[in-house]
Amino acid sequence: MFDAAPAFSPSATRARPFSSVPAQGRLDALLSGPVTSFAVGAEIYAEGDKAGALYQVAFGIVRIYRLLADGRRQICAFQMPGEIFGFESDGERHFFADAVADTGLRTVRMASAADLSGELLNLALRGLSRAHDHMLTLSRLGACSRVAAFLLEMAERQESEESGVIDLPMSRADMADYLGLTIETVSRVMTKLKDAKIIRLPTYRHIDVLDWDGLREMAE
Amino acid sequence: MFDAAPAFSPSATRARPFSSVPAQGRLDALLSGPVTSFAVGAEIYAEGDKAGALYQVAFGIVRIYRLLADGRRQICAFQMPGEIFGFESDGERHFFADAVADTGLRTVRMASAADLSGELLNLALRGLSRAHDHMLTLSRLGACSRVAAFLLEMAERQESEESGVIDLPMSRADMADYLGLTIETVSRVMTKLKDAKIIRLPTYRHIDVLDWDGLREMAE
DNA sequence: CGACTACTTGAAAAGAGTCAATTCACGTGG
DNA sequence: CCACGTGAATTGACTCTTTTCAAGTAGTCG
Repeated sequence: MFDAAPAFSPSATRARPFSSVPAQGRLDALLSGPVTSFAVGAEIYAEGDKAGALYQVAFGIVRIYRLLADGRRQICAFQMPGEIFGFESDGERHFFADAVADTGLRTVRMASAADLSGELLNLALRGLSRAHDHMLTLSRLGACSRVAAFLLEMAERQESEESGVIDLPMSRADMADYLGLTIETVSRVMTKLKDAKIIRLPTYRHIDVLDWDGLREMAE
Repeated sequence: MFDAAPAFSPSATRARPFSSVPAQGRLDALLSGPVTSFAVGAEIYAEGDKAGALYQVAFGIVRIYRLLADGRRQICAFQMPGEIFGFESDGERHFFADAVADTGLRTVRMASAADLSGELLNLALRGLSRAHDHMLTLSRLGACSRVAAFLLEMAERQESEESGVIDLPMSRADMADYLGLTIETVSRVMTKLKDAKIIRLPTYRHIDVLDWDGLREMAE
């Protein structure tokens, strides 16, 4: 039931893959249903909603976030194709979820999930592990490291190492709210990476990585 | 793990597990065994260890943390009496755990936990929820708010509102590593709270709260 | 009492945030 | 096909917070 993960040395801490969720036996069977579409910006659920379902991303990308009273936003996670989200510890949503790009989702009703606690536990523990990684990033890394780590994370999730191209499906504002920075700071770091010849920016949303080692160094 | 910071926790009670079994029912039964003692600073487990057991704090306090290559430390959680910790997604420890004060722990071997995924899922989801709260604190709050929120969290876990006294079982360094600050900054905020007549500091480890509302305001 | 460690305080420096002004990319309509 | 308008991204100047480095003070334990 427990699957293997890469060895966990302190230095490898933030290099951990954000790999898509592995095959989950019975869960997968329940997730083979129809795909519901969401347009850019469409809300999937909101804080306070009754939690009725789990979702698996078929295509597109979803942001999971919370809001502070004054409007500040913390994006807890981006969900990419194959990944499952929507667990709650009680029957209520504690987050907002909406589509960053045009997105398709498969659904499992909670009722069907009653006897899947083994599979769900595994998913929850992985989520916990990621949350802790992200906590480390937010609390202990400078702006450059955060952005570089984010780019590496996206690269890994897209298997970009070969092509050298990273696709950014989200805006600078989304990046900033995920990394706990302002859009200006994110932008400045991007420019800095560009000036250092570590990346090129053919468009705002496409990155050519020229120097992976340089990027990795930056992420410390 | 610990209770969510009040500032970010709209719903106080999160008692609804996916499973129909009352939370921790069978777990409690398994946790009634003998108590193992750990002296101040004693290691409970280390990153890379084989994950063999869950623990429940009988008395004392435990810190769960990770280290970066350069020695920077992030304390993910303080575990207080009654709380259960030690889940891993893959059979290996990804954190360090050691005793902040003299501590007693009860143990459940993983083998006995095989059929407890319902209870464990609930615990894991609570942990996830707290991790997200902490993420928000780390990424979006200033130094004063972080310290104030921490004091309120400790107060809540100790039910200090009546007595007005908060006991800090950990050093400034532990607080700093939990809050993503330096010990100097933590110290300065404590002094500031003292000067603002919000708290008194009879000793380094004991706080008299003079103005709860002031403290709550401080926490943003 | 003395030595050790934890904590506090101060001054200077670094880092990120804020506010404001451009610049850029892209879709719309002429 | 090009001009224009809109929203996103970048850039610049300045401010504010937190860190860093360097003393100094206060509890604690032998």
